[in-house]
Formats: sequence, structure tokens, C-alpha cells
Amino acid sequence: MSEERSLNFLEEIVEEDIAAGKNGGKVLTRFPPEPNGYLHIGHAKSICLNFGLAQRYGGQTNLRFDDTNPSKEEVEYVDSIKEDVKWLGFNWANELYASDYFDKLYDFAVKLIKKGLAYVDDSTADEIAAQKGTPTEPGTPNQYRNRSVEENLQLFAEMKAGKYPDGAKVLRAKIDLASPNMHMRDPLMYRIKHTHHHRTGNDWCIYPMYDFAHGESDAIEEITHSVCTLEFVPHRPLYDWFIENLEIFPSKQYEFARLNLNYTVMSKRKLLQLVEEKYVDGWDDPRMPTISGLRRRGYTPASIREFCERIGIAKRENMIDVSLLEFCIREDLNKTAWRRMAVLDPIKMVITNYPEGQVENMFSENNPEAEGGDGGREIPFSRELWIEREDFMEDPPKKFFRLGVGLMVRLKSAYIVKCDSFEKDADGNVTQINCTYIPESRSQNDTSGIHVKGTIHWVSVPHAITAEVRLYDRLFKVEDPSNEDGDFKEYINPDSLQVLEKVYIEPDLANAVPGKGYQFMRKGYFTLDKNSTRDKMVFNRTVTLKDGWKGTAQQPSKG
RNA sequence: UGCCUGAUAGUAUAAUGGUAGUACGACGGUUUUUGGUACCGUUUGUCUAGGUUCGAAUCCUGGUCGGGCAACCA
Repeated sequence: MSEERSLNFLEEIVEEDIAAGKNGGKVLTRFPPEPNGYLHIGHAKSICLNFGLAQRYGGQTNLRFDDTNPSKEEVEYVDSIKEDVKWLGFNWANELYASDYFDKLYDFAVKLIKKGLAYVDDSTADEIAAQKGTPTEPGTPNQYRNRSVEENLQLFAEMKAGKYPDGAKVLRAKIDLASPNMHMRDPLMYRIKHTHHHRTGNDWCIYPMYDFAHGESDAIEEITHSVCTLEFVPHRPLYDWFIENLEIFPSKQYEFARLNLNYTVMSKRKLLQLVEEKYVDGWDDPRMPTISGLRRRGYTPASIREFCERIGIAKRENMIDVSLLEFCIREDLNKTAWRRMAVLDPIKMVITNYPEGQVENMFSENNPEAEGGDGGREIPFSRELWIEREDFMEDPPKKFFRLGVGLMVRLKSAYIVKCDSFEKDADGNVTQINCTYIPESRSQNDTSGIHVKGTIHWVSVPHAITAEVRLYDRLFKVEDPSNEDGDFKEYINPDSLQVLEKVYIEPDLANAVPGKGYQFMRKGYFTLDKNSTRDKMVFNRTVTLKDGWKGTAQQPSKG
């Protein structure tokens, strides 16, 4: 039943640990975001990995906010992160905060001071940087490195008590200033920051650095497998050093390659810039690679989980093609989205032999992929219809299965029509297409014996509802904007958003539900935007349908 | 120039000394009242040079190329 997928390297490690009886076979992972921005698709990879690993081996996962830098962190971000993780379909065992451990962390620091393994340094940031040396030259110790335990204890207590201004002193681990690993050259453990913290308020004016908070938090929670991205590999010796010298629970850090997606940026700093400088409409702009952006775009949690499953877990740098993400959402929506008709770029068709004033209701199933079509609805049909402008050509090429004078198509779920003539305005724009219909060709009751290659969508003119439709394309013109010369914002795609103010949609779409995906037949998948109202409906295009037609040079842009 | 990492079709990811496989893409076909879906087929790969071995993507050595490391960020 369940496909035997080969294990990724982390699953192998976990299985080995379980087999070896490590931690009594327990598996506890954690997802540790810093609440300084919204979660993106890269975080989704980490979330699926951490929660998935625990689920697979009967363990649990903590959600822990790495909130050790109050100047960047906000409650808004905490809330959005919780919402996104939940939306993705994961339940954490405990909601925790590094700031919950500030007291314990302080005690840990005191313990290291007492062991002679930490000292207070009065140097400035520049001095410390200079004294650290370079990758090829060792660092040089300063006079503070030999302070007595008693003096360090007192100074550190005074730092905590608020006696010193920001930057006046730091607490450093006393390790090895000549280490080839820069992270081991007496790394900072605490800095002074008289800043309000979103949870601890003004209780603290010293805050632990990442390296002195993360592994320690893992140990406090007894995390068995602490999974992070590759850039932390050089931190691992330090992670282990603190745990060993503090003699606390031996959590282990493992690293995997972060997700890179082409035609977008993934760093929170850059995403924040796009938001603050108004290149996009907030963190949840449908063009953003954020979870909230993807949600607003119409992506489903299942499609994102599937994507994370398909990209795999390894240790080599990678660049995933967005087309894989698009494949995943199409695959999901194809099975679930109700089919509806919408004419994005309308042109009027008049069926000259259809009685004026007559209306027929045409039945059409909701989803041909589903059992029994998943029900259906009636679509009003009349003498005048809106059809897609691109479904008519004055001079159609040979394999154009749509309309042109003399050509026949089926109107989806209705009749076969033959194009007789068309009309133009003074500027040469086609304004109207005149057709005759075949009365015997009514859908589901076709006795005409006529077979046509093309079927097109339509909306009855007197019954059409007007809506706004937003078409999205990739946010950047180049595959890897961060790697180009100059500022990444120079590579923003100016056509990433196209707003169609007046689109005609079939009447049943008045019942469209937020959060549900609809397939506008032959045009793509769409979902209601959060700002849609009863009076002015707004749909976002999630993704186009795969377009296999190579008949013209002009290909509609994917998005 | 130091240290740490990694390298398998276009993109990802398996093969754990024994037939280089899978997915997406691309290309072609069948079906189709969506030029969608589904189904079938084709295509393309072990960074390089040596070595060990009956046998190497896998082990060893040298090289090449990519990524990371010198924030009071995480």
C-alpha cells in the first residue's frame, strides 16, 4: 500500500539512533523560527521535515520561538507563524520561547564563568572583531581575558542589573582564539541591549546570542534531533562545546540544505524590503513565496506538503524550479477544484439563428475527475454570449481548433456552432462574431453526428456576473535575483501582476467560497481574494493550466 | 591564502562494493465536450586524473568546480 520510499539521510540517522536505543528510542524535534518575519516556502521545508521526522518515528515536535533579539521581533510575527504552521496541518507538542529560558540561560552563563570558561570583555565591537584575527591569522587575547572568576561574576551581575549602557561590555566564552573555526574564537554569549522585549518586557537588558541560546534551549527541552540548515555547520563544534561544558542534555545538531526556488528571493531581509518599500501588497501578496502569500494565491496545504516531499532532503546546494511547485498545486486542484466558466478577455458572439429572448439551462458537472462529477450546476444559455477573444482568429492557422469564419466548435456543455462572419470597428478590432448553432447538437442529447475538435467556454451576456481577476506571474525576471549584479530589486518583473477589471463569470460563481479553488475552464485555477466582496468579486489566479498547444509563437505566460 | 562542506540526466533525488533507478521538465503518441486530466513511449547522467578490487557513483590519493565561515543577527 504505502510506497516504499528510500530514506533520506536524516531518517537514516534517526533509525540508527532508535536501533541503538539512544534516548530510550524517543524522538523530539523542534521548529525554531525567529519571530522577525513571515514564514516562507523554505520554512515549509523545515516544518515538514521536523514534524514529518517526529511523526514517522512516533515522536513529537515543539514550536519554539528563537526570540533572543528583541530589536527585530514582534508579536505580529509570532501570531502569523502559529497560523501558518497550523494551516500547513501540523500540531506542535509545546509552544515555547527561548525567552522562557532567560533565567536558566543566565544560570548557565554563571556556571561557565565559575568554571573559568567565560569572561566579561569591555572591548568595543570593532576591537573584538580586530582581535579575532582572520581565517588565516589567529586572534590575539586582550587584558580582559584573564579576569578572575570573582570579577567576572560581579561584572556579569552588574551587566544584568543594568549598570552599563549598550555595547559597554559583553560576556564571551573562553575557548580558543587561534581556532581555525572562527566561531570558536571566544564567541559572544551575552550582549547588553536596553530594549523592550515582546514577551519579557523590560525585565532584561542583557540578551543571549544565538549560539548561547539555541543548543541550550534544545537541551532544556531534551530535543533529540536538532535539525537546521547548512550555514550552521561551523557552529556545531560550539553547540557541542556549550552542551559538554554545561553538562546538560546532549541534543545533537544535524544540517540539511535549505530550499532555493528560482525566480524569487527567500531571505527574510529581502522579503521585508519588498514589503516595506511597497513593491508588493504586504507579506501575503500572492506573488510572495511566503506561506501566507501562497495561501492567498490559492495554494493548498496538501500541495505545499507534497512539494516538500518531492524536493527531498540532502546536503548539497540546490535550486528548485518553480514549475515543480506549480505541478503540485495543479495536481491537487485538478482533483478537487470545481469547474466554472469565466471569460477573461471577452468578445461578443451572436447566435443568429437562436430565438431572441430564449434561455436554456445547460447542465455541467462540477469536476469530471471526481466520482459522479461531484454534482453539477445549471448554466443559462442565450442568443448572445461572451467568448474569449483568443478563441477567434481572422486568419486561423491550419491546426487552430477554435473559431474562424467557416470553422465549428462546441460551446462547452451546450451546442455546436459555426462561425459565419465577424464585425470590426473603425480601428480594425474585431467587435462581434456571428454564428449559427446546430439545434440537434445539444450537449448530452447530440444527434447531429457532427464531431468537432475544439470546445470553448462561454458566458451568457444577460446572465454574466462581472468580477475583477488578478493574474500573477513570477516576481523576478531572472532565476536567481540575489546572485545578480547590483540590487536584487532591479530584477523585479514589472509585469508580475496584471489586473483584469472586467471579467465575465458564470452566475453560479456568485456562490464562490473563500479558500476554495475553482478551475476557470481552459484558463487556470483561481481563488477568491481576501478583499473580495459581494458587490465586487475579486479572483486571484493560482496557476495556469498546463498549456500543451504549440500552434502559435505566442505562449501565454505561466503563473 | 586557512578551515568546514558538497559534487549522479535540464532540475531535484535514489542506488550504502554487484543491472545507474524515480519524479518533474522536454519530445512523440492514444483517449478526451477543457489544446486540461489520464495512459503509453522516447530522450538525456555518475566533475576530473590516477589507484585498490573479479567488480567502484560508492573506498583511497591528487586536482577542478560550487556553497559556507572573520554580525554585540538568527
